Amino acid sequence: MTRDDQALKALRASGRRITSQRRKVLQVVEASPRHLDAEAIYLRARENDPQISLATVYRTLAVLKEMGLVEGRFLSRDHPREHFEGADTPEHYHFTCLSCGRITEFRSPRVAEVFEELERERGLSIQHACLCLEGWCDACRAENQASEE
Amino acid sequence: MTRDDQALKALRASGRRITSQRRKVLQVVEASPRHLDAEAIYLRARENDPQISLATVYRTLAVLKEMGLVEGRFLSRDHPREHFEGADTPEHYHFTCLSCGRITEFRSPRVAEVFEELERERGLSIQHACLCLEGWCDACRAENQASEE
DNA sequence: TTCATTGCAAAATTTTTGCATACGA
DNA sequence: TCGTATGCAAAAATTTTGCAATGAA
Repeated sequence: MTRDDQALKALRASGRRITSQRRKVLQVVEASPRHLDAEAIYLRARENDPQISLATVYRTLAVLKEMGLVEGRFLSRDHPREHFEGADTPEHYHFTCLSCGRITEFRSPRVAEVFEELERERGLSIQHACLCLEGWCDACRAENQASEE
Repeated sequence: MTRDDQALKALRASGRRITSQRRKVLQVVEASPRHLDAEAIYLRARENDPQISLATVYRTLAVLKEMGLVEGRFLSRDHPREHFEGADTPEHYHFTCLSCGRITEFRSPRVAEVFEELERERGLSIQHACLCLEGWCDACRAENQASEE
């Protein structure tokens, strides 16, 4: 059973219906490239279904987010639009290169340590974390140095 | 010399002008409560200057952000509006309580360790970090447990 | 058949912009 | 005085909603 199937099953289980539009939005969100915003998802979904409307994409994303099947994130300060990705991937964080715009995902056990610290020392119960970094990636940094010489 | 004075000086140094509106926006951003969005800043600024316009607040925030005097952040997934705070405070991160909405700031040297790891292992040069956590604060968690019994 | 979901268009929200006027330096 | 910055109102950009029609179960 694929991830999509599980998600669709969850939809049914909550009394909702499986429509071709929802299938398509899910497909787009789980495919690469990831981190698309609502409009980009709409454009990609429309490649397969020219009839789908932007309103439906927004409504579908809201439903999927509410059910925890999709995660919305703000990835950098210059892009004030929510980006979406499947919620089935393991916890990870994002780095956006200010030069080439590429998004790098990473994981680090040290982040979990921060959470444990906060739970222990402040009694916080952490449900969701968003660690969004901005800077220059290896390639762009090398390039910038070269052009400065 | 206060923080405001330094900021105003920086404005002048960049060939910009110090206006009463800019003073007020700066004051509001640096005062508490922090983490206001553009409209909240507008409402507070208007208490002292009923003539100030929302457009000016947006334009001022853009200028201050561009100069690095103010930082904009998205603090939680349910509030897709940028929140602002003075850029003069030491690096810190945010936790938003999903129940009472209160924002808690915290610092942790472990976060810097994550950055060092990324710089060392992936060659990333990190310019800005946003760690936004969501969950329940100590008080709300206790309350929820009580009401579930 | 039933009622959740859709597409469309209109509305609501949030942010930006054009332009004449005001005002800082 | 000179040119930046402002206020206003209009526009742009983004997201939500009302409603009749569609289609999943």
